Amino acid sequence: MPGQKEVTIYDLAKELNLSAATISRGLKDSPSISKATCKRIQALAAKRGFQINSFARNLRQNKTHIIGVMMHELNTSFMVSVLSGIEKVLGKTEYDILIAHSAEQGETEITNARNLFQKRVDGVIASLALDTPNLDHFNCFTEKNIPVVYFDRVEEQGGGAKIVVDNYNSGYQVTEHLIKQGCKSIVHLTSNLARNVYKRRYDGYRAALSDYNIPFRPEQLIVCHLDEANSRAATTAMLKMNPKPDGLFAAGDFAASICILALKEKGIKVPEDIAVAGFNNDAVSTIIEPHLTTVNYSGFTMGEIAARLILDHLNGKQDISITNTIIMNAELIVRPSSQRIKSAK
Amino acid sequence: MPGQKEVTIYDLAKELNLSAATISRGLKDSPSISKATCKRIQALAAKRGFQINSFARNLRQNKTHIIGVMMHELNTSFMVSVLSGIEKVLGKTEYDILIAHSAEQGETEITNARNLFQKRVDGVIASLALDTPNLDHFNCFTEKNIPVVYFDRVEEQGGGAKIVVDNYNSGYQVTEHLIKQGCKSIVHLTSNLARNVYKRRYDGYRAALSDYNIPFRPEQLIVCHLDEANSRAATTAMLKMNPKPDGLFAAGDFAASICILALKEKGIKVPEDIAVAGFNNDAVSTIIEPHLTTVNYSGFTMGEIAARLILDHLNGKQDISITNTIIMNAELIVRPSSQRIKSAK
DNA sequence: AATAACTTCGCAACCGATTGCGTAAAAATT
DNA sequence: AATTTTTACGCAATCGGTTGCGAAGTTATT
Repeated sequence: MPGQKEVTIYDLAKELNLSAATISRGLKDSPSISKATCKRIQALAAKRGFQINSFARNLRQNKTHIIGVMMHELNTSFMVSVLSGIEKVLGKTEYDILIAHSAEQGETEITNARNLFQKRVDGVIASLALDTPNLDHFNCFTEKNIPVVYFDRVEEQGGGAKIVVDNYNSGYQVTEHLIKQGCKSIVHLTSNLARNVYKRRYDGYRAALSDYNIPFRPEQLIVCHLDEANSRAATTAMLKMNPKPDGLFAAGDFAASICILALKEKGIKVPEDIAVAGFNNDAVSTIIEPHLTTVNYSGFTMGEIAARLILDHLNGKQDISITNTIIMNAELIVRPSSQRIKSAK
Repeated sequence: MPGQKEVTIYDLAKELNLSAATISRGLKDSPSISKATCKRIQALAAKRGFQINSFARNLRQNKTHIIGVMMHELNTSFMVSVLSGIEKVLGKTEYDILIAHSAEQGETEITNARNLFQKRVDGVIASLALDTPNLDHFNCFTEKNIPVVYFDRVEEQGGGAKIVVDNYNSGYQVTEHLIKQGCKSIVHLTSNLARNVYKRRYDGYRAALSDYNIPFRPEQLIVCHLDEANSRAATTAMLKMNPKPDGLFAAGDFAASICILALKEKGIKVPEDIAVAGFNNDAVSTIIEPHLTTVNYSGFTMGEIAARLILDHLNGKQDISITNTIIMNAELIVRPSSQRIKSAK
């Protein structure tokens, strides 16, 4: 009942009167096997439905052909895009993908890292959880020369290759946009500034304020988990400020959306009283009313780049420690939540 | 540079003056090894940081210890919950999880099935894509007695174990709720009725209409992909109906949200003119205004059940072909999008 | 005390592909 | 025609656990 025996290279060898060694080499077009023999071998393999036993191969080669992908979350279209990009590149190779998601828990991320290490993955592509304190749990990989590529959520001063969007520039653009819409007092709602994505957006925000000679007051920076409760609390805090803010730059679309809801409940008009912008171009950004101004960037491309970096390293084409940081462009999408000045058509 | 050699059972054997066979048995508390020896073996293994080489084991045992998980999408919190449930159960076992997502493409699903089969997974947990025509691509598994558990999106007349929510009952409840809010002409916006989830919700809808003596007209059923464009088109179509609909039951929250937006743009009040309900309790359901009445069900539990079914089958505790369908309860969540009658507190 | 019945553990053959080294045959060189 | 080079392939060890079978050593039985 366990199904008929799988066909092995020995079966093929017997049928072709060749040795298993020749079959093994012939299957991968080894130069030491004649073209004609290779063809015969591959033809028979296809005919018999031969499927390599990856365990035997991996055991012998001491490689797993598995790339571990660590994600801080899975339920956003951005993250799924990244995954698709990785799959597109790795799908053409002999590498498999093992997904581990931390659900933003640093603890889980550490456990996941240990798991991937125990599974002896050949490489790692990782996006850090919100509260990951350091990169110690990746040391086991680097010590054994297992390549690690970080994307989106990275540790800037840490080692390893990194792929990020231009958070600084995007933060600057969002803020500049709000300023040009007439905002004079812009609150920035963000999360853990230890994370590069939030830190850089904040830096961009500060730079834009500075460039336009708009003073920044510490209370205008609100740092918290960007969930519903905190976003509502932030909104309440905002409304107590003096002078009253007239702009809000939230580092995530969900938080921005909740703020808009809360503002409207208080009778405050968006964008007339307060112009709002988010980040990420999530699905909610076109559900909330008014639709949300945000920043869009391609997860698919990011995934492709990450996968290619790992592959190039594994194939010896390029040592990953050379490449340090790749910065991708992002795009400001202006929607009604921040549009006070109707642009002349 | 490739890192120090991994410690093997042979290393442990040498150090303890035992044979590799004894180590292998001792590590798994084989009854043929004395308790004392087992303890010594396991202690040393821990001390030396021994990690089993799963390739060697899998090669010998002719098992992969991998469960393939096929998902029709990943970017919803429901799907991620299911994944978490599966991980919780399988995480305690020796089984690994290999995720394959089809992005609702039947073609991709077929490719994924082939891939998982080639990887020789020991079991499959699957949720079908929207346009999967049949279960032929799962035949390779059943023929080799590889267990397959379907969840959420299943093929009802197909074989294999299935776990679903009570779509019929939920559809009934949603519709009944709308009726009790005074709706007399309720449109049902849904997707491919070949999929059980949509078919059963529709059946429930029809049953409720019937039980309350509300006639159904074919035009009240709108079947399409539940994306933005189609949802908008459906809204337009709705507004041309005669008599005018006063209720909308959409089979998904995103579609319901888009419809609400479109209705409001036309100056139609929700819920006063048209009461709206969705399904799934997605994030958008509390962003849209008014917040969306919907149906919530636990993906986590569903994942746990699916994983346990597979495990029980693999451990020989329960043949999966015996268990046929498990139906989980779901919960109607009433929010303002459908509330016309303020319930007396 | 002799025999039976357990316990506890080792031997050695696997699982299926990979690969360094060696060799016979064919082709090229002189 | 003899020798060197090249081509094409086989031998056999190897990766690291697993497991049927058998053999000591212990304990129990009569």
